[in-house]
Amino acid sequence: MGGLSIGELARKTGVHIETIRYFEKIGTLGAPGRTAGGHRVFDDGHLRTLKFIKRARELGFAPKEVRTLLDLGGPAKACCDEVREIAVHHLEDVRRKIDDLTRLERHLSATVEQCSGGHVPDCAVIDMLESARP
Amino acid sequence: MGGLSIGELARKTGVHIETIRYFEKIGTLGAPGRTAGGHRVFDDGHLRTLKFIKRARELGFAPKEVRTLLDLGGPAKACCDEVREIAVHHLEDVRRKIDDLTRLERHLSATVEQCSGGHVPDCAVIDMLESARP
DNA sequence: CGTACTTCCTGTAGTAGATACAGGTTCAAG
DNA sequence: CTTGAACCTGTATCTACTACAGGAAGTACG
Repeated sequence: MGGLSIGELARKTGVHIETIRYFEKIGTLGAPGRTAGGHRVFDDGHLRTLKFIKRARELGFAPKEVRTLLDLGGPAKACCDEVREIAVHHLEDVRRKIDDLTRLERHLSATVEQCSGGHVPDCAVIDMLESARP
Repeated sequence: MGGLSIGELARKTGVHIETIRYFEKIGTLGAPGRTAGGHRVFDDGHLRTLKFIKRARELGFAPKEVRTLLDLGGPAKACCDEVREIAVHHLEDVRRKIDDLTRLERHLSATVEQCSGGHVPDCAVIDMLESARP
């Protein structure tokens, strides 16, 4: 049924062809089937895994964490404990990042507003970056 | 007066010695003076610039953006307009990231809580990552 | 002044995580 | 059965660092 060429997989996931081959090479994505002529044939499992990888990366999981998650979620479902540890660790990271970014957002938007006033005292953005940490 | 060795500069900024030399090589940080024997001697300007770079990177500005900011904030102060553009662009990025991370935070904390319940239906974290985007 | 010890020098190589390209093969449509 | 798109492997390039080797410079102490 749904055999996918690498190009189709790339289009469906938004992941570059070269990156898909790279993921295969380093073992992040399992080796697909092949046609008689050697072209890769992916199945729905590959599609799901690749979407998983992409999503996890977008959400800020490090490549190594993604690989671990894939291993843990894989056939040998040792699962929960280790997965939970990674997730908790990542959750702490995420909270820290949200805090930092929220501070930055306030700072940046205030600064940009000043800048747009038009009179340009010097450059609020540069000043902001030069000043000590909040 | 306050001439700094590369080691002192590294200690004061928390930037690795090798990274400082790297920044010099690629032009991000201006070339410092030298002793008769060839050791680098940095001044307060270098210290300020390096702190600026570090802070901007911590705040999520991309290396290229940092270089541009340095150029714009530098001797030729074309400044504001372009700086503002970068800052606004970055602000949009930051807001998007905050949104994404907030969603993730909710999702992740709910998931982890479920997981710690003990009964382990399958693995909530993995399920979460496999599900479609929120 | 000499010796010992730390710090610094250059240059090269390695790392992760992709991304790009060269040169050739396979597939699919007309 | 030809032609053009898509795909193949393998190697090279990229960014942003980090690490190391082998040697020279700086400094503190007696």
